[in-house]
Amino acid sequence: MTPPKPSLEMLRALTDENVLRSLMDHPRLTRAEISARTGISKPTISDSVQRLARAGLVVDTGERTTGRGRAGSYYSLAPGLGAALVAAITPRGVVAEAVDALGHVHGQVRTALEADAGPRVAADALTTAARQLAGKIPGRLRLAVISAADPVDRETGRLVHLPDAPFLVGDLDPSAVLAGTVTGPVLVDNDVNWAARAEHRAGCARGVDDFVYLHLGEGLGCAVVNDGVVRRGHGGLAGEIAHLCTAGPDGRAMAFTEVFAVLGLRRPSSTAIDVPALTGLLAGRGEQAERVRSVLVRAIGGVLAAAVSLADPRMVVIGGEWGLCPGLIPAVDAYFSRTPRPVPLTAAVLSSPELTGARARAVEELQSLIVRMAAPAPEG
Amino acid sequence: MTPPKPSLEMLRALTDENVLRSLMDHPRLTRAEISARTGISKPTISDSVQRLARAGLVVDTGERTTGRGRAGSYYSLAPGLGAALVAAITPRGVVAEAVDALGHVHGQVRTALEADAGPRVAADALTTAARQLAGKIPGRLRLAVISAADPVDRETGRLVHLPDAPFLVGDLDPSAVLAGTVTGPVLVDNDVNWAARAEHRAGCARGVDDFVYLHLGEGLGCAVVNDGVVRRGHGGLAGEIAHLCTAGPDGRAMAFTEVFAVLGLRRPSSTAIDVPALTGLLAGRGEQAERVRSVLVRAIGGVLAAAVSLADPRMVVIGGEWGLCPGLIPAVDAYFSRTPRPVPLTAAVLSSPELTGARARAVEELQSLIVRMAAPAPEG
DNA sequence: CATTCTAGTAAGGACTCTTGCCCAAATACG
DNA sequence: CGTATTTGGGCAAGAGTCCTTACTAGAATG
Repeated sequence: MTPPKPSLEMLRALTDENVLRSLMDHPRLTRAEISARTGISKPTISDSVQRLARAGLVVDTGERTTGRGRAGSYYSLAPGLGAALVAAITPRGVVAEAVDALGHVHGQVRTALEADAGPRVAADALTTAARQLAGKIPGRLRLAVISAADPVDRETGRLVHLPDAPFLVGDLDPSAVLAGTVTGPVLVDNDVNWAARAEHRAGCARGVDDFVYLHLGEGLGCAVVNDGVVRRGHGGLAGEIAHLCTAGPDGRAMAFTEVFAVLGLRRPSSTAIDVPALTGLLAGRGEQAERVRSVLVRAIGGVLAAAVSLADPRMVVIGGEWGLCPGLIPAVDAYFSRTPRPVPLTAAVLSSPELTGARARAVEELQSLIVRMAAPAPEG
Repeated sequence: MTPPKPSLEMLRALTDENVLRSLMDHPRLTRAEISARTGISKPTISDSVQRLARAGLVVDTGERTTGRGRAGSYYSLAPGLGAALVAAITPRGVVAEAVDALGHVHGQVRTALEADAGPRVAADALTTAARQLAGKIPGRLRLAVISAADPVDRETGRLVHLPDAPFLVGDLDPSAVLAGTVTGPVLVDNDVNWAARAEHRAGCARGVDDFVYLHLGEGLGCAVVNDGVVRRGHGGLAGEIAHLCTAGPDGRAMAFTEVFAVLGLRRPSSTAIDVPALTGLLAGRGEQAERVRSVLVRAIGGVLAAAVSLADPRMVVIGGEWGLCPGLIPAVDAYFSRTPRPVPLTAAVLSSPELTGARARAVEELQSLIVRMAAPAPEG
């Protein structure tokens, strides 16, 4: 609506951004290389590098080009610009890393958690890991990107408990937990959403800007990617499909999660799905197994019908502990391809996609933070 | 990822854009007013106005300021910059307008169509209306924005027929139909999507960036607004909910459109809903009416459960011929507020929202087209 | 050692935006 | 009616950014 006000300062900031982004794509470059890469003239690049070096964002590495011609100085991003914390929290444990603006991982800490250890223990594991990582890197932890195996409130970043859905990690506020260790923003999202982003970047949905990722594990979730971005909805609860109305046994309409309750596939006195029992059934051969399979296929079909109706994806990606059980995807595909609006189904291909997705975002976020550091504060 | 290359030309283009946008918000302004409004200095504005006047985009109106001080010259957008065609096509008729870059409507043409007139007749009505409007405006019709009462293919802009869903207007390719009369792009979308955009701009969902608009009329449709934008999905068919799996009579799972077939509420030998019969039943008092109402409420509830699960809206807007029947929304609300994830329901408030929505988009698009005319072609 | 090739620098020019000042023109007021 | 006030507009000077061209420095090649 209102275009930005033109100013010479803006041009300079743009030049600096070009230089910084080049050095984020390539760890070390001479000024001539930056010039060639950006299309900006050599003198202008020299100016910018000088400015950025004075500001401490860029350093002369001391290395020189070899080969014909005069030796050029390699520049790179200053070490000490800091790193981002990436962490994935599940009821089984916490995995944490530190990544720098180049995308290099500087260390990984894995902490296993006992079953039903609870959110306090998870929080402690997270802070400990963050402190350890903070010691390993030259600068500070400037931001954190967290993947959690529970629904996440979009405003606050807290994990939330939805009725009749499992609360796997439990009541946790990563932003508060990390307040002392991480200086900047803490971004939190659902593991399924991160997984979908990872598959979109480099997995089976690469370049597909509209797809749906269905996660079938202890919890039931899905990510909706529309116009290339995971859509989280007002509260961040888009894709929480436990209560989606679908077809249960005998063609009765019921909530998705209900189907598992009726089939006796929930963990005792819990709303989480009994994955071992379910995989056992999916592998079984008896009449009973056959019946359960067909009920599940129809129930999943109902969920997919909803996803197709509301999101019109180009494809559906299926992941999760039991979603990848052999035979399940073909069975669902066979059923779904006979419905009025079939859509291709694919199996998720990445391992630990939630960490991959969160890591990519952490790098992006850290990079844009550094770019903003170069520009003087936009008035105040 | 790759920031734009800085250049002085870019600054100038930005200044010009500031000037043009100012004159799009306010029909006439002096250079001093533009300067004050944009925060750009007077000499710079004078330069830009001179440039734009030479290019024929801006003209001195000849009017002068009155009041204290020296009289200033009022400038405005040049007439003859052209207009955009806005049209809404339904099986009942075609409504077409021409709007200019200031949002002024330059004429309206309404053509009634006989029932089942078919797409050829609608196409003729559209071209005739476009030709008439083209004669009434100073410049050319530079683009068109079309609302159609059928699903629209996102790639081609053609109306498409989905299985078991009514095809109200019928096979029509607005882009081809208008090729002779409109010089620029032809944007086509579903009437429900345009209505949702209108309610988002200025209706009951103003400022709500995540909501779902449920249209209950002859056809069943819905629009999903996420992060402030209507999400159309890969093929433009997001929101086509005829086959969404929901609860029918006796709690049986079935497609949404099936429910109406079972209840005998479809028009004879058609997949369109019999709206008169339905409104009659909704107003009725007998036991039969009661039963139908409760079935409908549950069926709609199932659809809303899907929308809430997948899109997490802040609110649900209900519109359409029978969606606004007295008593329906409260009944659905009473049912839905007892489900695990209730969301506020509201009635749509705008009249002919599809035209309003399309008009707003036409103005935006025409404005950005004019802005692009000011900038020299980005290399070629 | 001369040649060739490349990185970096210096000078000059073109362009844009801003500040400050002055002028022109119209109203307000004595 | 004449003067003060107020506002739009134009001009000049200055600072800043980027680009082109030409030149220098330095390293490998022959």
